[in-house]
Amino acid sequence: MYTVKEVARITGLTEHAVRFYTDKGLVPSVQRNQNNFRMFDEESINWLHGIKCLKQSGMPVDVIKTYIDLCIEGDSTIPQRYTLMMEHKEDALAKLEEAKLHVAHLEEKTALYQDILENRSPDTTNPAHWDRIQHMHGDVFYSRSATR
Amino acid sequence: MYTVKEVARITGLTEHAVRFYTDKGLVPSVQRNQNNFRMFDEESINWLHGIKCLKQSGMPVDVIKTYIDLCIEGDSTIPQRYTLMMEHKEDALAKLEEAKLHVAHLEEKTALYQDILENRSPDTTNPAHWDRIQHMHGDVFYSRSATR
DNA sequence: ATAATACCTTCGTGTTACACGAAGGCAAGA
DNA sequence: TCTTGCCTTCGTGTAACACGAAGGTATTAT
Repeated sequence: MYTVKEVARITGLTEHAVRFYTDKGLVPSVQRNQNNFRMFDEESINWLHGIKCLKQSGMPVDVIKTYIDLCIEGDSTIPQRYTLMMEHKEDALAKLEEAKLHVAHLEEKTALYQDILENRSPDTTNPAHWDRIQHMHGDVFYSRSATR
Repeated sequence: MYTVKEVARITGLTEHAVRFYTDKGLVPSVQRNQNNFRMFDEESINWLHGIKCLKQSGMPVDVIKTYIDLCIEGDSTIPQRYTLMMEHKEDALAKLEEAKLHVAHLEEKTALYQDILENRSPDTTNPAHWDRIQHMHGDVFYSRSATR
């Protein structure tokens, strides 16, 4: 039997997180002793490892809760778990695309700043640069600051 | 001069977001009329477009606030803005890597579920499958549900 | 004149996943 | 006995709004 501090060390979670997951009902096998202390056995630790693993895939806690409840129900829920996991994968892919867009945006912004700093600001009369200029017009923070 | 509703339509932001940004001080040129209504001019709308653009790069609001304050200070702050943008780009790249990891995790999980559903669960005695099995052992939610 | 409408305002709460500190209980060692 | 070290619950703060409540104001219709 382990205390909060011990499972925190074992699982690599913080004590706060361990209490949080416990109170959310994500750790089915956790119990209390006479002093109302949370007591964890090996099974609890397995669950916590699993929770950590799912968190690493970006799954929100309430979905993890749903997933765990399905696990407890038994093998009959495997198709539902698969569906849930596929849906979550779609979410993750959408976020990945978003992150790519963010980086692409920032590549352009930083490139424009480099041009200014090295006195190589793009030639607005040269059509070869128009797509960068289009971007500038959409980006108030570049054109305003550079022209004022 | 535009009302909240109008700029919301023009910028594509929600009315809530417009009020939120205004109250956070992100829109320097916004003013109030006799009825204490927020009144926006073309310049306000430009700022809001710029805010939207920065949001699309995933920049948090307090950083946008810092950035705008630097813009108002003038061209002398261009190097600081560049630094800020570069730091934000590093954040965005870190998040991109994280998103890739999430997707990779989920590719494996969903693949394992497909194996179960099609009665093709990996052969635990074949060393060729050991890296998948290692992953299974790390994933309580797979091994527990599949073995119980 | 009055009532309906269409705006606007400022609260205040809920969301996610904890972090952090406060105030207090319990058991063991110096 | 007092300190140490563990635990408990409770309450606040974070980010970026969403949403609703309660109320003010201006225009329009009857």
